[in-house]
Amino acid sequence: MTDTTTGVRWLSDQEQAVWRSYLRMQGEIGARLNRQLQTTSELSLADFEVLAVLSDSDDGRLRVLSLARMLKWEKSRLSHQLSRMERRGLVGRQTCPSDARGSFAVLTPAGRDAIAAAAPGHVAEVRRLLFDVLTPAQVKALGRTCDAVLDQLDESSCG
Amino acid sequence: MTDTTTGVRWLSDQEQAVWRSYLRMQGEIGARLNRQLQTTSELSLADFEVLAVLSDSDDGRLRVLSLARMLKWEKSRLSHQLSRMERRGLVGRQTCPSDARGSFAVLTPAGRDAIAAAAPGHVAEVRRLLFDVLTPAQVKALGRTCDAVLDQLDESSCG
DNA sequence: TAAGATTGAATTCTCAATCTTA
DNA sequence: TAAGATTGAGAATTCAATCTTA
Repeated sequence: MTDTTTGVRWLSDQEQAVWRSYLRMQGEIGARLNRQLQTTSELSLADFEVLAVLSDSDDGRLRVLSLARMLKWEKSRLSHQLSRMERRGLVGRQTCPSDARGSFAVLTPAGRDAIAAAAPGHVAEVRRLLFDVLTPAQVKALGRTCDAVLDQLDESSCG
Repeated sequence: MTDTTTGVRWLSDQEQAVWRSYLRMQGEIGARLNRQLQTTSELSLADFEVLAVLSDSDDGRLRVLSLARMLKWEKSRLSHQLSRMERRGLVGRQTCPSDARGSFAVLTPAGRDAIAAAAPGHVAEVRRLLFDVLTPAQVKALGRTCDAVLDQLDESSCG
């Protein structure tokens, strides 16, 4: 397990198999959800994620930075994404009155319509690909696994 | 759970939470592994995955199509990726003697060196982000979860 | 000087079209 | 006509640089 000359703890066969399965699964789920969304609506998975978080906020409005943190996206990625979505009329931008450096991303009526229209098909696909395949216990375990990984990530970045 | 007017089986709160955690985890793991690789070697995660699969094959050589299937990548993505890697001297291409339509992707000595040099740091990062955070039972469960999802994916496409 | 955010250039990924051989 | 693979155009993502206000 540990290479005595290099000091590297290589992955066991089982870990390697799990890692490869994870990489494939992860790539395929993303690709399928993107395709499903793009063929049945005008949204990408990235569009959908942004709209979903905004929809969940009280007034469909969120500071760009907190949106970025919720999505765990780099700020430049989000900024480009918002520009593209703004061009398509899905979101708007507002300057922040209390801090003129900041800005809000705002859901437009068209953005609300778009996610409402896309949501049923998207949810069905998420179910089909993931939740319908797993037992409740597996779902619970997956959630705990993801949260454990995310906690570790937070520690190692924000301290 | 089921919306009686639309017939959509929405996600439960728990499922929704799991799904969001999964999306964040998945995005962050990919981003971190990419950054780690690119700062300590000249490879991206995509480069690494291609080199890893080729390294595992008997003679460092694989038909492009089977490589695509193992990675679960679209063939055009792989083709572009191989072109870029070929330009950098990491892989070569050979025409297939038995079927002139096909071609092989071949690991070059430079490709072998590159993955050998990058592997220890990459493995350490995979461990740090994922395996060291999880119990053996969680790792096992994650593997079964990924495999269950992948089986379903195979059925719904090739089946 | 740092924080919040945007921009531009370079890279990567996807879709559709194409090319060659079976 | 289909299978294996490549190509080009357009869209998305990243990194570094920039801009504005705190």
